[in-house]
Amino acid sequence: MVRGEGVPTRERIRSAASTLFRERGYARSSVRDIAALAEADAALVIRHFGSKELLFLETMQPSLDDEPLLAVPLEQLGRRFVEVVLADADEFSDVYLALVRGSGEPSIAGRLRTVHEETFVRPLLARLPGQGGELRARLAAALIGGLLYSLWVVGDEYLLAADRHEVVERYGSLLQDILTPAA
Amino acid sequence: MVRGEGVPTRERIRSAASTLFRERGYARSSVRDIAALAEADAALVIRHFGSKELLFLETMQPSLDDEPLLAVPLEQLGRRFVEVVLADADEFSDVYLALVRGSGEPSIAGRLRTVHEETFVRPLLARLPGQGGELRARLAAALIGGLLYSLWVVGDEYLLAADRHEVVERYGSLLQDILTPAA
DNA sequence: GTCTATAGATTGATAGAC
DNA sequence: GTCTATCAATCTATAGAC
Repeated sequence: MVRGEGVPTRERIRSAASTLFRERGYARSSVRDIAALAEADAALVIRHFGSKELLFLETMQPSLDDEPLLAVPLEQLGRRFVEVVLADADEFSDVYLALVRGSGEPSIAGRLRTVHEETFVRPLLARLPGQGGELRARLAAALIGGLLYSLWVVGDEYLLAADRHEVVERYGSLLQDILTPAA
Repeated sequence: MVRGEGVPTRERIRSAASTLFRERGYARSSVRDIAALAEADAALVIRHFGSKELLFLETMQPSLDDEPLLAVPLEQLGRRFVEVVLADADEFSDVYLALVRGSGEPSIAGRLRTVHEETFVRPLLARLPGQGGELRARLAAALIGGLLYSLWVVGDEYLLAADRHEVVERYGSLLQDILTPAA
C-alpha cells in the first residue's frame, strides 16, 4: 500500500458512503462526512454521483446468495432459508437496516420494497406454485422479515446471544410449516 | 367551534407533533413545521417540551390494549394476538412505523426496544413459564413484528389487500405453533 | 404565556479556476 | 479530474422584550 497510489477517487467515495450509510443511516450521514472519510472534496461527491440520494441508492443494494436456496428440496427450504439469511448477515444486515431506517424517504422505501420482493418473496413464490401459493409465500416472507427485524432493528439481545442452531431449528420449522403445511 | 377559544397552545403543539411525526417521521418533521401546523410559534415548541427529541418521545408512545390477551385461553392466544394487533392497527401502526424509521436515533431505538419488550415479549412471556419459554416468547415476538414489518414498513400490497380473517387464521396458527408446539 | 429576532451551526448543491 | 469558494436554504435552540 503506497500513499497517493491506486484507488480512484470515485471508488474511495463509494466505499466511504457504503461505510457511513451502514453505520449511521441516510439521515445522519452528510455529504461532507462522506467526503472526509474518502479523503476527497465534498463537491466531488455530488459531481460523481449526482446527489446524496442517488449515491445512497447506488451503494445500498443488498443481495443474498440465494443459489443454495434453490438447490434444496422443498421439505428443507424452511430451515435452509433461515440458515442462509443468518449466514449472510454480516454483508446483508447493515444494508438492510439502512433501508428500513431510511424508508421514510420515498425512493428508499421503493428500494426496500424491491429488495423484499426479490430477496424474500420471489424465491419462495417460485417454489410454491398453485392455489394459495402467493399468500403462503408472502406470509413466509413476513416471517423472515420478522427475524431480521427482531435481531437487527430492535436488537433483541436474548436472540442475538441465543444458539444459532436452535434459532434455525425453531424458526426454520415455523417457516417450513407455512411452506408445506402438515395438515 | 369558536375561533380563538379553548385548546391550550401546549396541547395544540402536542397534537400537531403527533400528526407530523406519524406522517413524515422524525427526520423529516421540523420544529418549524410542527409550530406552523399548531398555529403557534416555533420557539414555544422548544419552550414547552425542551427539544424536538423529547417532544418525539413524549408523543410517540404506542400502546396496545392487551386486556383481551390475558383473558383468552393459551390455546387461542396465537390467533387472538394477531387479531388484536391488526384491530388496533389504526392507532398503533403509524406510531410504531415512526419508531422503526427513527431508530437510527439512539434514544428512539431505546424506545422501540422498550415498546417491543412491553407490548410483544412481556405478554407472551407471562403466558409461557418454565424451561424454553423465553426463547419461544421472543421468537413469537419476532413473528408478530414480521407481520407489522411486512404490512406497514414494506407495505406489501398483496397482504394489505388480503382477507383479514385468513391472515389471522394462517399467521395466528403459526404463532400458536410456537406458543404451544404440537409435538 | 407568547412573541420577535437571531444566534450558530449544518445542510445539499453549484460555479468556475486550475 | 480536482479544487476553492460560496450560495441559499434549513436546522435546533436561545435571549429577551412584552
